[in-house]
Amino acid sequence: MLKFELSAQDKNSSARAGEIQTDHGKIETPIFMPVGTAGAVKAVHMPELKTDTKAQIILGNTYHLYLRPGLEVISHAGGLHKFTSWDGPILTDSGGYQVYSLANTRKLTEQGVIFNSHIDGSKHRFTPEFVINIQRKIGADIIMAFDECTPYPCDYEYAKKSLDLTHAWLDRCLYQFDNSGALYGFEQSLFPIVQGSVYKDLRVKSAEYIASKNAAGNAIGGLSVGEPHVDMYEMTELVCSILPKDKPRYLMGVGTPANILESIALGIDMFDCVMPTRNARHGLLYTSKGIMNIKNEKWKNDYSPIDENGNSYVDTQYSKAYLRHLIHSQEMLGSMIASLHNLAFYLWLVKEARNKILSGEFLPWKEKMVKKLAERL
RNA sequence: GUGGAUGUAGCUCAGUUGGUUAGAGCACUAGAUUGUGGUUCUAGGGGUCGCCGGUUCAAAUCCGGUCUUCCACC
Repeated sequence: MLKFELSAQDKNSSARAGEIQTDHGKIETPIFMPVGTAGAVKAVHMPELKTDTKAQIILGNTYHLYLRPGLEVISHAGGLHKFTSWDGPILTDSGGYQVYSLANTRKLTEQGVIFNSHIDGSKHRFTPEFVINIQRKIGADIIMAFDECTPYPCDYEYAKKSLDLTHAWLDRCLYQFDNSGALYGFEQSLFPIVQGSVYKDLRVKSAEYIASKNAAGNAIGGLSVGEPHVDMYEMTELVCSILPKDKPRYLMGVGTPANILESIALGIDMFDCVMPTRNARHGLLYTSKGIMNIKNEKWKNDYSPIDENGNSYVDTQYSKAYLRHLIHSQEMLGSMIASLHNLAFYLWLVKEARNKILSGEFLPWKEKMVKKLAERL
């Protein structure tokens, strides 16, 4: 089981700085985890991830990896770390979200989910037990419980019923986890997931239930699915007040740079989101001065560096006009440069947040930063 | 030279029993995207319908002329 140590607790907010120790290395929190769905952070080489973006942990996805290349390939390779050559910590999402967002036809029962692959339409069944078995074979350091991510909006009755299902599935995940072992000689930790849509009583009930399991870390799911930001923050704050302080808290799928800073202030330690990489591929860059759509015509003849204050080498190596051209031409290099930039920015942002928490200056810095991040360049 | 075809948005093309401010796809200009299907969606700008003339209440559409491009034949 991974170890979490709190290094500092902010006096003016619930923000905290900590360290997670895994068998594949240390993670300094708060942390952003680049998403590498199918065993690759799109458009970014592993060495660049480590040395240039300063990623400390990346995500993989159970649903995608199970469908392709399949468990046989990954287990023969000796697990996802060896298969991908990423030797740092990995977290795998359980596939609960993908079943909700991707699979064409899905049938939810108490037993599990039957769905059709988005790749070839073939029929598959995920149960909590099976999903744990898959994640044992993939071999990530942190694995996630199989949950149902409720959509938004979601009526109270459905959310309540769904929550009961997610809790029942959690118990089965925990049982399977406790009665199976890691396959590749290093430990794995299972994170349960709080659900409950935007209903306070359901979130409280779920957070208390999840807290009682005394897991290595805890996650909050079912947010950032279209609900207003105030709801997202309210639920996050509420759940954080209940989840144990001495365990890392992971807010799944969040978010924009501002979302991340606000959630850090509420007590979140871990984040993942497709925004920095997906939006990079479409030319949306995040910088310390605001958001920049590099495709905009106004950059056509701007030969200044992409981001003169950026901390990635691509920021000064290439000009705005060149990157605009690459993205317009759909050159792969454009995706690569923009992805490196955005990831480096996200990881700089959480690192800076950590530094400010450690030095006791977090809150005023956050307020100033959130304003800047909303600017449009 | 003769015969046939062609010309409508930046590109490829729809659009005739003549009938409001002429359309589509792509491109372009913007916006969206939150546990990634290298995705998808939304909005916008842009055309004296080759040119000149005629018929008509009304012409991208019918008629005459002219030019462009292409094909075939001589």
